[in-house]
Amino acid sequence: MAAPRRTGQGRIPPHPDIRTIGLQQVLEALVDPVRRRIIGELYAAGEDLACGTIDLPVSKSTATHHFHVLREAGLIRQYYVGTSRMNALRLEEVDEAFPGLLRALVGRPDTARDA
Amino acid sequence: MAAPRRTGQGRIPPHPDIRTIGLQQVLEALVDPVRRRIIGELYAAGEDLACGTIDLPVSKSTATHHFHVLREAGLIRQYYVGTSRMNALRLEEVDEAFPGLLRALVGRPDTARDA
DNA sequence: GTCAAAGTTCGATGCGTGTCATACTTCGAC
DNA sequence: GTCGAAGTATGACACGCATCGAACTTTGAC
Repeated sequence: MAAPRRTGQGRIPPHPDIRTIGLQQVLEALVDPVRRRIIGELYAAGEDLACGTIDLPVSKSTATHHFHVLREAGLIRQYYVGTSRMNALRLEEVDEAFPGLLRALVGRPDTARDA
Repeated sequence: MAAPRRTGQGRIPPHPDIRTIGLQQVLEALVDPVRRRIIGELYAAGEDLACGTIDLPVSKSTATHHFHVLREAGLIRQYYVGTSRMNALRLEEVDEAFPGLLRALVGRPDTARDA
């Protein structure tokens, strides 16, 4: 049988149930500074952002990789608008599964001395 | 000139000022499950523990490596009692520099479903 | 239709780091 | 003194992962 067409909204990738995600996986996702920057920008923006509107110091293919890791870790939700892939922070869900984690990591100075 | 003797309490390694430690370094220390287990046991025990009293699924030399990483990240303080190296969680200091971080990571089920 | 924009997929590569075994050091007990 | 206990230091190794370029796909604009 032919492979599924995967066109239109069929391109939307699957999203895991956060309750099945382990702390280990979430931490591995958040330890990378590029990915933490993505989460930080989504958190600060307070709205969904297209991949291209978040400027990252890596190539496009690497950026795709990072968004993939964040989605697999249950931290973001992705959907298409035209050719743009939008990213939504799964804030409430993550906060329920791992209370206090995002707040402890996002929107802070890197060191206490920077405060 | 001769190398310093490094005997007695001179064996005590230097400890960094937590205010100079970056979130990146702390996260890299805490992303390893063995190291998170060490922190978790120290947190649960509520008292200083010798390296040997924390049973870890790795060799002694690997354990030494992990304690070293935790110390360099400002998360534990180490001192000698006889031949035993004691480990103290730098709880208040870490909590002041990175509020909520330890509580979000320690003493929790791995997934929300385990709760 | 054509074309460009926005991402994705696929390999390949290089560096980091967690792991171990071995040899060594320091201390306490005897 | 000798011996064992508790860690440390060093060197080697293997695996993972972040990175990139190039080719490809899908969509919207014209």
